[in-house]
Amino acid sequence: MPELPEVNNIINYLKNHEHLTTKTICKVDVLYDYTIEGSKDYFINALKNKRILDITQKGKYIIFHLSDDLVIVSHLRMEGKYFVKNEDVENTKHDLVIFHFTDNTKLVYNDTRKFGRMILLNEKNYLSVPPLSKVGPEPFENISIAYLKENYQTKNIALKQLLLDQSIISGIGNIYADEICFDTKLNPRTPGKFLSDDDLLNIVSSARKILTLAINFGGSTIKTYHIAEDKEGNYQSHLNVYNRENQPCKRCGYPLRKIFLNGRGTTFCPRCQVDKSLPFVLALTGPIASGKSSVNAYFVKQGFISLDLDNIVHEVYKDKTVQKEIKNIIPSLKIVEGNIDRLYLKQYLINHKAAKNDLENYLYEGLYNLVLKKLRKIGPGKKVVMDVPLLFKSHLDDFANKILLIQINPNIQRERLEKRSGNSDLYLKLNKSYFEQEDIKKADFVISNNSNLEDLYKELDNLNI
DNA sequence: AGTGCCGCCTGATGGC
DNA sequence: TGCCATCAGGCGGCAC
Repeated sequence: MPELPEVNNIINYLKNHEHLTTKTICKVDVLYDYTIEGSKDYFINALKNKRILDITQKGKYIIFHLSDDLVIVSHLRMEGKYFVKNEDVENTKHDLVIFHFTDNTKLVYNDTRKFGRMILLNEKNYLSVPPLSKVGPEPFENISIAYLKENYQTKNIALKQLLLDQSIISGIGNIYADEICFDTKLNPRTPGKFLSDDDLLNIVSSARKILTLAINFGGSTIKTYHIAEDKEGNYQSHLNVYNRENQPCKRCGYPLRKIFLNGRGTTFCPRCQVDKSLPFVLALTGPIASGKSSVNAYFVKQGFISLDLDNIVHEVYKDKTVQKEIKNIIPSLKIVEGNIDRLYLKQYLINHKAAKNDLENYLYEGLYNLVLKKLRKIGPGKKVVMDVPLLFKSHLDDFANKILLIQINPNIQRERLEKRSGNSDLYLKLNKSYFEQEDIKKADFVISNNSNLEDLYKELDNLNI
């Protein structure tokens, strides 16, 4: 839907190209009642013979200023559009409100999803009554650091959600919120209270910069937004993150991630957008018997806190809601003394591929949230090392500041497994998909652990992490 | 009070 | 091919 830059372009077009501010309304047709807030009859009758004097903007709202102190406050929501047409052009399917003018033209409000709303108010008080009374300053207005601190640093909710809150700063929607987070190198999940004063000032200057650029490029046309019927915006090709899931970050090359924050799709770079509520995280990954636990021990000696993923996985399985969900998928599963029969589960999943996929995704999600919770509890300023076999599949690389990948010669791996368990074939089969070749380039450091512990530690000394 | 989730609508897209 | 689920530039209201 239109955000501030798109609304700005629409208003410009209606004023300067369609010359709407020279026109007088003679009749209004309301074809979908819910579009009009308040009395539909009042809306229709009061607008007769009113002249459009000016069109202005507040955040994402369009304000038509009319003669006799009337104003129409209009919000396009997701799909609203205004077109000016000649009277002889027939209405189309989603034309909801038609303003007929005395010069044989009409302003058509078209809205496929019917979310848009408009209300007729008075020039004298329209800013002090809803909906505009609840709308905060645009990024371009004077915003004091005290105002930002009060509205961001006292909140435990995600930066992304704060940026979308129109009562704090208006005009920023889902596209530009993601772009601002990228530009300021802040993870959209960061709770407001972890943002520094500098972060807050950066957010405002970044918002000004990005929205100005977007205005100058005519806004972003992703699907349906058009300045006019045959005129698209051009900023979409300049977007750094929005609509670029899995594509390489333009700053560091790491594949961009898409998650959902409060029900809104959110795309960001997990490596160069820092979550300030979290400690520095070094993630270790590599195949079975590659020596991850030795490397883990090395970093614990260096003062890192070790996050034991095995334990956390057990915790996920012990969670009552998780168990309930698993039991929904597999009713025959037994839960003994609060513990899931994981051997039965494993065997069941070998024969039920679809269930395996669903369950894995569900468990990864649980693991992801629990790890986030644990890292938040440790908090910023600390250093954490975590050994994650399925780092990329579980998306736990979202939390990693640095990734250390350990490689091993397959023959030596087999030897070590034989010594450990006496059955290397089974383990190799079970752990086949720990990571893909293409994941190697996601790592910051790659080491080979084909020799002894002394050589391994020497190699780690040289990394200077 | 602060937060999370659902409903409002239609159409495009992708998986089976 | 169709059928079904999911997703989309937003926001208000409701329940805890």
